Amino acid sequence: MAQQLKALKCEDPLPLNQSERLNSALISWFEEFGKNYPWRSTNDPYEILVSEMMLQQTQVSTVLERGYYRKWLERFPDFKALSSAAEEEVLRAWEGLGYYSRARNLHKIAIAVMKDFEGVFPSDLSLIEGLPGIGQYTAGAVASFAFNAAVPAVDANIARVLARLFEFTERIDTSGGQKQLWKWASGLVPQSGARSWNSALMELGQTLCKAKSVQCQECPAVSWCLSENPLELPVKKSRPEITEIQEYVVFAFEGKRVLLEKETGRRRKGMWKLPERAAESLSGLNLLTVQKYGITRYRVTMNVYEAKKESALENEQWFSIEEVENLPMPSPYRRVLQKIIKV
DNA sequence: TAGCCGTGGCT
DNA sequence: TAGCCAAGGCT
Repeated sequence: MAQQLKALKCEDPLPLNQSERLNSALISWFEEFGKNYPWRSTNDPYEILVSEMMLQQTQVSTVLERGYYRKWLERFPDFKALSSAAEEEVLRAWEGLGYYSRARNLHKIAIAVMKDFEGVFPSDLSLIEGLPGIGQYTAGAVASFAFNAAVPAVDANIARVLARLFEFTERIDTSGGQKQLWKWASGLVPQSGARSWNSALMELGQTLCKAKSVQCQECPAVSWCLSENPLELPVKKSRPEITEIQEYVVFAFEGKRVLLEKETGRRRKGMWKLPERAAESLSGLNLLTVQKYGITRYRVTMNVYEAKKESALENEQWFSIEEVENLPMPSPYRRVLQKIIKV
C-alpha cells in the first residue's frame, strides 16, 4: 500500500480512495486511543484559544498537570473577563510558562474581541490569523477545533508525522519545507471532520511517532508510510550553541520591602525581577546565593548580592512581601526569593 | 532568513 | 548528564 502513497509524493492530493482509507484508519485509532483533554471536550473558541496559546512550544503535561489551564479558566472564564483584567495579573497567571508575549497577546486578543468583534470570536480564518500572537498554525487549530473548519494545522507533531509519511528529506524549517508540509496537510484534511483529523494526526505524533522513538507496529498509518528510518526525520537545522553568561543582581531588603526592577525590553517584558547591577559595583557585598538557569541560547549564572542602602533606579520600585507574591516574576528570580524570604 | 523569546520534561 | 525537544510567532 505504501507504493500507492508513493505515487502521490509529487502529485497531490492523495488519490481519493487512499486518502479516505488513511483518514478512516486514523480516526478509528483516535476514537479508541485518543486522550480526552479538556480542550477536546469543548467547542468554546475562548477555551480552545487559551489551550493553543499555552501549548505553543510547551508540553501538554506542563499546561495540564501544573494547573495552568484550569486556574486560568477559573480566573478568566471568557474574553470579557480577560479583557478587563490588568496586564500584570494576566502575566502573573502565566508565570512559569515562559514566552510571556503569549500572555500579553492573549490579553490583547480578548480586548480586540470585545472591541472589534462585539465579544464574539471570529470564525473566519483570515480574521483569526490577523489577531496578535496567532500565526498560521494557531489560526488553523482554532478554526478546526472550535468551528470544525476544513483547514489544516501543521504543528511540530504533524510536521514530523507528514515528513515521515512522505519520506520528506528536505529541511522543514525553511519556507519551502513549510510550504510542502502545508500542501500535504491541505490535501489530507477531510471536508467534514477536520477537528478529529487534526487532533488524530497530532496525537499520533505525540504518542507513537515521537521525535526520539517510534512504535510503528502500533501505528494506524504504517501501511501508507514511506519512511524507512523514521528517526532520521524530519530534518532541521541544529540549535545554536549555548553561551555561558554571568548575571549580577542585588537583593535589597529594607523596612520589610524588596527592591525590584521591571523588564522593559523585548525579553520578559512586564515582568519584575531582582535589580541588575554592574559587577564592579558589587565589591565588598555579601554573595547571598547563586542561581543557574537557561534562557533561549544562554546558560545564565545569576549571582545574588545582599545590598545595603540601595536606592531605586529607573524602572525600579520597592514592594512589600505581600505585593511581591502578586507580581509577575520570571521563574529564576521567584526561585531565589523563595530561597531567601519564602515568597 | 535567522535569531530571539522561557521553561521543564525526557532520554 | 547534557543536550534535545515541545499544540509557534515575531522581527
